[in-house]
Amino acid sequence: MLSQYKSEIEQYLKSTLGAAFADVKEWPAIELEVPADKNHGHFSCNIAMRSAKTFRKPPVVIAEEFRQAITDSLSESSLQNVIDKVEVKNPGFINFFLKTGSLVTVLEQVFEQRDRYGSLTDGKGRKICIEFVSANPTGPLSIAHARQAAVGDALGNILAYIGFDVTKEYYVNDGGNQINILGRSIRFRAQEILGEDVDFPEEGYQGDYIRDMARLFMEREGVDTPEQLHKIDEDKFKEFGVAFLMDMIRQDLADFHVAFDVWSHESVVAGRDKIEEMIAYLGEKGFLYEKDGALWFKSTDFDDDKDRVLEKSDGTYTYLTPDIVYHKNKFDRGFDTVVDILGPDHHGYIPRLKAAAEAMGRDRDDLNVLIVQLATIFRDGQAVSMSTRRGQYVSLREVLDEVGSDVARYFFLMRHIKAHLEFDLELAKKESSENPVYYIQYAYARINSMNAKAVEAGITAPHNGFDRLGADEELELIRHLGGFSDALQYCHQQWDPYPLVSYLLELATRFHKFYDVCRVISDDAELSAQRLGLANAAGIVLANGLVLLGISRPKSM
RNA sequence: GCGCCCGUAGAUCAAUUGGAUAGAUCAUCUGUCUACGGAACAGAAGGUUGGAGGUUCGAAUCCUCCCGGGCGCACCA
Repeated sequence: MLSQYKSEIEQYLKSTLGAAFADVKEWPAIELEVPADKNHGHFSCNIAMRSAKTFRKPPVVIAEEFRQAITDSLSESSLQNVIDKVEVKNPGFINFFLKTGSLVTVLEQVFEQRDRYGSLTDGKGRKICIEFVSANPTGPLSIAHARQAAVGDALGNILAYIGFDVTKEYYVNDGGNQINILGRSIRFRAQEILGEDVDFPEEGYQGDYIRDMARLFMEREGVDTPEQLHKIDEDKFKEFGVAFLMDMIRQDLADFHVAFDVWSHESVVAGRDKIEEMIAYLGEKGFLYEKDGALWFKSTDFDDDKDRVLEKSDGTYTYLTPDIVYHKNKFDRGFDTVVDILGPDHHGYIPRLKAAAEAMGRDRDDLNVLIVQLATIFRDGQAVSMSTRRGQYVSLREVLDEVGSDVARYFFLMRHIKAHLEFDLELAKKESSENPVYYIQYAYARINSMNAKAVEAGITAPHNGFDRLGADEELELIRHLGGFSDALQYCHQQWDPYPLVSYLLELATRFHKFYDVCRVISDDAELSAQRLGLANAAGIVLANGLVLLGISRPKSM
């Protein structure tokens, strides 16, 4: 990892500049950044610009003085074998160039660590619960869920890779009013099928799947007449509906390669007894009061806009109530951080959840709610509007059937989670050959076929001593390989898997450029072997990244 | 009305969180294979970063005010 050199140089700068300019009492943060442009070196420092005020001189002049001090004492430092040169560029950047010999140690690390290359211990084993999808079992998963699924799964993988103890969790909302409506919807459709004249309820779920479910339900229950149907208990419809739809959801997620560690059910973790327990607890703490026959939570004590009703005047609970219990359940299970991934229509919900977290004695940052913006599906150039109630939407299943899991996952991850996503189904299908996911996978497949060729030619890639590499395309590729864990750290910092997607696309680009310019298998046996080694290192990093994103690694395409 | 998110090339999006000449892809135009996989590579063209002020060595990024879009503001879930 190049970040190793980065911190070494930062340390060196602090001590060297501190000694050379001893009269300066307070230094701004001395930090290096990785410049985008290779002409600006491997690391860049802006300390001269930030010191302009203290020194009362133009930044370039200061930078030059700093450069002098840095190079003067370099011979006494172990870094003299690492740093090739130090340059000053307008408006006052100090740029560091590494020796090629130091740069290629990245490749040695890749071969040492293999499928753990890039992994970190930053997380220190802290426990994170990341809850996502958690769609109500009232219909098939939509593409909004699909995007949340791709994000949650990939982010969970990344966090685990950098040292967190991650639990991926799905919360099954198998209680509440929407389940009553589901049961009623099935019953009404069954009545219709049996020829009864009924008015399908306005709030009922109108998707065609309800009709199919009604048919299946009657088949299983042996119902042929309206009389038989009327004898069936209301709860039977609900139980059947939830079980059927949860099976469907599990299957869709499995086919999307999204795996959950824990499935929590509202009926289990937030039953009446647990709710009463929680209400008693909040009551003792003085966070509750009664008004207009309802029981209120003083969420305004914790930064919410208004207080929230927990128990309605009719004695039933609001949606929030079991949710608070569920979050208490998560904290009680020992998670340091609880992450919820929600859609943008729920962002108004965040303050009351945070308030609840604080009320139960946690820090409000222990709960981290990520809002994943919606994806709009375009079909035939037209946006498809979405409404579960009207049964009008594109489902994850349809997308999977049309473009497959790899393309779907990539598309859902190809933007920042806070950016609205346009997903053109026709484009994803029709122009799949120009899809970026193929571009990345193609790089991987190329490396594989190259290895097959190398075996024929009797070339074996070394795992160290890459002294023949030096072309621009080679060095740029190596430099990028050295930044893999930086991309992962950035994902954590942003709570978004997107930076990894971006990293992999860039990696594929650099590999293709390298491949185009540097012929790997040639008459020069030594150079061939070393270039093959570089290609293999790129292959390992590509594979590591693709695994984290849940995208397959085809050996041929 | 209040709150959150967004506004960047013709289109879809980047920009290492305040850095160097604002970059990719698609579409348009032009090149590169007796070749390890052409699903590739190189190049041209395309911009007042919605607008106006401000902060500083330096702003697409931060602050204020406008303009335009999305979402949310229940004893619904």
